[in-house]
Amino acid sequence: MTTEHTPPQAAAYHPVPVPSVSGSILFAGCPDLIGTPFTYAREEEVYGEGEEAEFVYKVVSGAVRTHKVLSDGRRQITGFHLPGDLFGFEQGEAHRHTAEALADTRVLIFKRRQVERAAADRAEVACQLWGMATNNLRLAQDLTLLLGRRSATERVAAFLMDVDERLGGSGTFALPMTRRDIADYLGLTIETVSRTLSQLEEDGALQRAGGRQVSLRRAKLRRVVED
Amino acid sequence: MTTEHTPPQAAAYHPVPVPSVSGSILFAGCPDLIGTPFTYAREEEVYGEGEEAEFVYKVVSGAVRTHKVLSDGRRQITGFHLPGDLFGFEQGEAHRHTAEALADTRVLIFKRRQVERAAADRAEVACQLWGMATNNLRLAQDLTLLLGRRSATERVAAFLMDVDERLGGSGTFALPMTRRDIADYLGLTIETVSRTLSQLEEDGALQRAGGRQVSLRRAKLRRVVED
DNA sequence: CGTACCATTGAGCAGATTCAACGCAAGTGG
DNA sequence: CCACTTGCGTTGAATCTGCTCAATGGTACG
Repeated sequence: MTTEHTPPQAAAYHPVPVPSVSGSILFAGCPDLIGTPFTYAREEEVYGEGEEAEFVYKVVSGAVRTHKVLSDGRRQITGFHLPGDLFGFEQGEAHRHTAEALADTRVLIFKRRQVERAAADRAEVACQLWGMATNNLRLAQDLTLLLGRRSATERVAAFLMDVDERLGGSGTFALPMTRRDIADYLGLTIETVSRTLSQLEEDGALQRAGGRQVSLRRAKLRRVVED
Repeated sequence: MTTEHTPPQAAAYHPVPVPSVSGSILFAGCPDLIGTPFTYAREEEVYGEGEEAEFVYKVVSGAVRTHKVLSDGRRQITGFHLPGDLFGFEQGEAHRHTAEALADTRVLIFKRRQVERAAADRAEVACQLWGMATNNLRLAQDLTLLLGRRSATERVAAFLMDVDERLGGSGTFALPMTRRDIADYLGLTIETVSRTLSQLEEDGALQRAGGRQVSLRRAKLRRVVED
C-alpha cells in the first residue's frame, strides 16, 4: 500500500457547496455511519488491485478512476467517480481494480466492515446498497454496449455527453481527465480520441480551447450517437 | 408482451439432476419466497426492453440471453444466464434489456414486488441481493475489459473457457448458443468468430465436431488469454 | 428430397492502430 | 530570465485487424 489511511489528517474543511453531496453522512436514515474526510493528490493511488478491501469511499470533490491492467500494459478504465459517487465495494476480500485520483481529491472514508454490519442490521441500508450496486451494473452494461458495438466517433460523442451531464449539464466544461484516460475508458488509442475530437470540432459538434476545455453543441452530438 | 405468465401450466417436472439449483426456494433463509415453475421455448422472449419489470427469474434448465439493440440493428448481448442464475432485476420500473431463451428453458418466476418486500423486511435477504448485484457487476466489468482491450482471438478463447467453467469444467461440451449470439456477446461478427475457431483448432487449442460441440485444450487456451 | 438455417471460407475494404514527428505549455535549474 | 526538459496533445503515413460482401458446404426438419 502506497498511502496510509490513518490518521486522516483532519483535511481542512471548506464550506464550499459541492454538487450532490449532502454532507458527511452516507445514508439519510443512518446517522451512525459517518465518513472520515481524507484527501488524495493528483495521480495518487487510493487502492491497488489485489489489496484487501478494508475501506469504501465517497467522492466529495475532485475525481477518481478505477481500472484494470493486463500484463502487457493494456489498460481498461471501468469507471470515473465524480463528486457524490461511492466506490470501492467488492464481493470478496480483495479489490479487483486499482483506484487513483485524477486530480487532487477529497473523499469520505468508511470502514467496509462497519458498512456491512449496518447493512446486516438494517434492511433499509442493505436495500440502498443493493440499489447502488444495481445502478452501477446498469452503467457497466451501457459501457459494454458502447465498447462492443459503437464506432470511435459514437464513443467519443457519447462520452462527452455523459461527462457533461454528470458535471451539471451546462454544455461547457473542462474534461477532468487526460486523453490517455479517455482512450483507456473508451477502448481506443489517444491518437484516435484526438483525431475524433478534431473531426467533431470540424463538423461543428463542439469547440475546444486549450486541450481540456470543451463546449458542446448538444443537438449535433446527439445526432451522432442516435440509438 | 408476447407471452402470458399465468397460469404456469405446471411444466412437466423431470427429476434430472440440474447443476447448482437446490430447489424452488430462492433464498435459503426465506422459505416464504417460492418461485412458480414456467417454461419458455427456444427463441421465445421472456421480457422486452421497456416493459414493466414485474417478475424476476431463476434459470432451472436451458439458457437465457439478455441484450440491447441499437436502432440500426447492432446488438450487444450483456449476459448469458445458465442454470442457477438469477436475472431480471432492474433499478427503476422498466426492463432495460430484452431477455430471450436460447433453448427450451425452465425457470422459476418470482414477483418482483414480493422479493423487494422480503428485502425491505429482512436485511439478510437484502444483503443476498446486494451480493448478487455486486457479483453481476464484477462480471460486467470483466466483459468491459474483454471488449475494450482484447483481440478477437483472446475474446473467443476467454469465452470458451468461461462457458466451459460454467458448464461444469469438463473441457468438452456443446455450446448452447449460435455463432451470432457469440459474436454479439464478444463484439465481433459471426465470420470473425468462425475464422477464429478455425484458427484455434488449427493451432491445436481445441477440437470441433458438428458446429456446436467443442473439446478444449485448456492449457493452450490459457496461454492465449494470458493476463 | 427440397428447403431453410447455420456455419465456414475467400476476396477486398475500411476503420482504427502503430510508428513517428512536431507543437505547445509548464516546470526546473543554471 | 533563458535554456532545457518533460508531459500532453495533435497530425501524418503506413499497416493491420476485423468487417463487408459473396459464395459454398453442412445439417436438421418437414
